[in-house]
Amino acid sequence: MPTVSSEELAAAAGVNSAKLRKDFSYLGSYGTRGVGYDVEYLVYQISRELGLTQDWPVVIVGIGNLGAALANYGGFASRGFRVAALLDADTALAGRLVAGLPVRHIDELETIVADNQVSIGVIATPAGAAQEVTDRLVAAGVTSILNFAPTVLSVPDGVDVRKVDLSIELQILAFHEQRKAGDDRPEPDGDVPAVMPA
Amino acid sequence: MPTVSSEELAAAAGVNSAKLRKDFSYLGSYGTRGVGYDVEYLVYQISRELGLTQDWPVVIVGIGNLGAALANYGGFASRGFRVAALLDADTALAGRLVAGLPVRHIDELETIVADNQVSIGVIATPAGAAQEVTDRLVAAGVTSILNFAPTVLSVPDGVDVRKVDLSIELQILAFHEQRKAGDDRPEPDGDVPAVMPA
DNA sequence: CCATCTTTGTGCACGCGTTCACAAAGACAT
DNA sequence: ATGTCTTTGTGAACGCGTGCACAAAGATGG
Repeated sequence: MPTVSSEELAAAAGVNSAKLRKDFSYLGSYGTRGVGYDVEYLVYQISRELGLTQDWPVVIVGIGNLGAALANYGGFASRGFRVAALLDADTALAGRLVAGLPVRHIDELETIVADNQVSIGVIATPAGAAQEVTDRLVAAGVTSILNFAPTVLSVPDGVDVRKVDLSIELQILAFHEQRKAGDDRPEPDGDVPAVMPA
Repeated sequence: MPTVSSEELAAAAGVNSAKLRKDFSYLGSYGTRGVGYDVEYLVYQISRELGLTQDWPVVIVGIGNLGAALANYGGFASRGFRVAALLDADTALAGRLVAGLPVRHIDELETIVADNQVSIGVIATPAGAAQEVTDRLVAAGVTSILNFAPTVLSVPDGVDVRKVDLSIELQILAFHEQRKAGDDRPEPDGDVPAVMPA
């Protein structure tokens, strides 16, 4: 039975082993004293806790470059996500295959969400269309939305929205880059604050 | 002179006004007691501190769907990022226009990085090509890398890497979704831990 | 010029999460 | 069995960030 100790895992992850053990303890007592954690069992328990063992049907709305990239993204299937449908307002796209799936018209949204019990929607439309799509998704029964469009969406209580801004990470890199350069020459007028993104 | 108080800003951002004032104070004393913060001046100071006022030339490597989506992403230009070049290993793509820029061959990487003093590279290649591209970028002088490929990159000290996993946000939504559903029926065997992603 | 009012900037206290440190548990050898 | 050794699980201490509360600063009006 292959096992790992909290010490090994902590070293690999670069965190404190006590914290790791305490975190695991919230999921239950899955370790064996003097031995460590059974790898296979631990993986299963964490997967289950994170919802990776469930099947999550999702719809992707807006099949431009980003939508197509998401549809092709390999990481989805392995984490329990199943693309139930690709939707776009452009009728010219309808029927075209993207990542092996036919693009369907946005008007099929309601039917598809209902038939597949979709609770998660991904928005990869232009900013202008995002709110309308959101409203339709919510009305159709979707309760979680991942928004790639550069707009703040308003949703009723009980609906979760997460906004992904592809440039934020770039901005964090630029911030650090500025710091690297700035270590040589002093700042133009004064203060170098102690704050910084993680 | 249009001004804004820490109280107003805090309410809009949904945070504590004291924390906001303390955060601002790290950048210097830009407020006026009894009045608030001069909006224009505050915006400028924060922009400068974040590096938004600088020009950041970047190269995007791997012009598939994701690379193309990034090249078209509007949020870049407004934050000081300038796409110096689009690179791909596929010679068939060479010369094709994406977001108004011609795709150039990966072998031009070294020249382009040197000529434009590029310090930030974006990797949107398949996982298999990511490490090699990274090595070439680093050798050419790039010191910050934004990695969209599903691989962990190894880089020498002094080089920053940020990895973007497009499915992580989806996973967080699924986690909360699971919780919503789980509030009704009890968990299969026991413990509902108190931990959760933000 | 003084009084009053508003809002900043910050010392201080509180609370929460991280880390330390160790008792308890189990494996394994003798 | 008994002892030794390893590693977990967790109570307690510590440290850091958040929020409170107020003095200082400046605006504004009489």
